[in-house]
Amino acid sequence: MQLTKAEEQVMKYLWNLEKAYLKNILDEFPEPKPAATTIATLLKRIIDKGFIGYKQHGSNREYYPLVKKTDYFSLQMKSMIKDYFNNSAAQFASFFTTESNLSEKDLKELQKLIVEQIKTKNKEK
Amino acid sequence: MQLTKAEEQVMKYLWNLEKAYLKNILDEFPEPKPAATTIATLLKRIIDKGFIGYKQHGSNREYYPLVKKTDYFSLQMKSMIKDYFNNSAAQFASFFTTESNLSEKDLKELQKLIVEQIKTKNKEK
DNA sequence: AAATATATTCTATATTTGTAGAATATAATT
DNA sequence: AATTATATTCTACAAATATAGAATATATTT
Repeated sequence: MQLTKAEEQVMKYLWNLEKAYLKNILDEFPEPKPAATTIATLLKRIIDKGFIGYKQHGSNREYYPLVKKTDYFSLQMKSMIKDYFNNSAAQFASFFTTESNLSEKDLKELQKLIVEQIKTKNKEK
Repeated sequence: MQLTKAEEQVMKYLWNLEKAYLKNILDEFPEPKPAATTIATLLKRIIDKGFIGYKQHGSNREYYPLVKKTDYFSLQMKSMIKDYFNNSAAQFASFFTTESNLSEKDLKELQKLIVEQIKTKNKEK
């Protein structure tokens, strides 16, 4: 199941904090902060969706992500690549390199990474 | 302004069709198809948001996208890169190459594109 | 001309999402 | 022990979104 925008925002703060009590998450919000009960509601909904777990400490809970940020992001990417590039990662990559306005430095960095990736792939054989 | 999920689906069909009457879009939907009035409502909303234009033909309209698919996609990407990679396209690129499970063929293709991109950048100087 | 297919607008309802008050409970502080 | 800070759940409502019926209109086919 998908997270809504408001839920996603809470998730983002939690990913940064790694673990947090309600208060810690509330503190992350800029002014005007939402009501604490709003965050509580969102946390409950996210837990129901299986994205967050917690450890009970007295009456409070210490929340932590059950889904890694990169995994969540990866899913979103896959869904976008499916929708816009007909499931072809290569087609997406082409778009990305030509349209993303990466600097020459970025491009060279990326190139290096790719060379390493290819090497790794070859070792696997 | 952003499109909602339902609006986005209509947009996707229209991007594929390039231009279409309401009927053509309705035909794209798998069973069980939504009511024609549902599509009509969505089209009207998308027009209000400025993503679709049309040519009047008698009482009907021939719709066409005002925003290119790649432009829309590009915006979404930028927003995701901002959210998940702190606005660093390079950081994203790194993630992409290591986590996206591109095949060796894809990687080599991508590498070629990058080399060309770097060449282009150098010519600009 | 009547019937049919297509489309549009207006209006309306159900569902989902965003938000938070009230009531309640526990832990920490004074 | 009383107060305060923190948290949780239940409940509720407003806004946004998804969906489509009714009324209406035009174009096409019979």
